[in-house]
Amino acid sequence: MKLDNIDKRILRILQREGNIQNNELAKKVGLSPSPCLRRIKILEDAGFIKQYVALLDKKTINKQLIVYVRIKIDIANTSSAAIERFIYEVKLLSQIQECYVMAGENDFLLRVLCTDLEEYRNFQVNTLALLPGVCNIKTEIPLQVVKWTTEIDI
Amino acid sequence: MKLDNIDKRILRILQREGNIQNNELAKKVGLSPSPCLRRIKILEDAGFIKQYVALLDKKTINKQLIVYVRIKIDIANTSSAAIERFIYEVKLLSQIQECYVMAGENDFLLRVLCTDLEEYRNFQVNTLALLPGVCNIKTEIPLQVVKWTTEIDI
DNA sequence: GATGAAAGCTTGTCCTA
DNA sequence: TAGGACAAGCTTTCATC
Repeated sequence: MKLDNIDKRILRILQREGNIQNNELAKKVGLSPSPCLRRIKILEDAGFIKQYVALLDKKTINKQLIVYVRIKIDIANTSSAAIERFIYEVKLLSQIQECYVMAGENDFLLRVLCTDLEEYRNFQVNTLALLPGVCNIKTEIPLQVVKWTTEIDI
Repeated sequence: MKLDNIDKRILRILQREGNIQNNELAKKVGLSPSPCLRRIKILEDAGFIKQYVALLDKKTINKQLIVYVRIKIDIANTSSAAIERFIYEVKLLSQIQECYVMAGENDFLLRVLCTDLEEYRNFQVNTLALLPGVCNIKTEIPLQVVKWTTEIDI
């Protein structure tokens, strides 16, 4: 499916203002409400728009600490079932926002959100370290968030 | 400000369904529409809710390649003005979704989104490498996204 | 926190280019 | 094939209890 310029403008606006009213969006892209809504539905059905979410403020919620965690798996001694279980657990843990299988090495990269270092330390010792197959954990901590956006350039 | 259980349920739902109707949300948390809407406004005004966004599908948009880029800055030969300019440019570049100042080393961590490796290669050579102060670029590429969410545990 | 009413939005149908 | 007009049915939203 090919996106025309109006579709692209709709997607750009919705990426910034997911709760904009159809009325107002229509005005912004120069359509009347009906065809605008029709386009939105098509974009949703075609899978371009995956989800609408509210983004919360980490500071206000008091989950300020981002930790990037690199977990090495002991491949030699870990069954694929254990890795499946690792993945299953990761998906359940609410502190873990992101998890990637990295190229090149036998490891996972996690983005973890915590209140403070003490909370993270507990999480690492009592939870992460106990996941199946884990043989090494390295952490990296951002001091400052220069940029953060969910927007994708269309 | 202290959140009660209803506030927390509202925030949890909005993090998954940012476009839910107030009517329906009110039903889910066991309130009538007016006090529910009042709470949402309070949560927005108090800064708990930062933004509503539509999340697009990377694959459908054809920006499938995530690259984590570690950029080392030549601190000895880079003025603070140059670093300011680096940060300014990073904010403008739409391929860069995230940028952090990392603890411990003189470097930045970037999350970059591209169509494919060729596009990334061009971006690195023609854009990233030319930013002020850059003296070293290392890339890491996720093979698989195991988990990705914007949700914060409340 | 609930109710009820006014204003405004959404959304479907049908018509036009 | 795509946009516009219109109208019915909802939602939102606010004052009042």
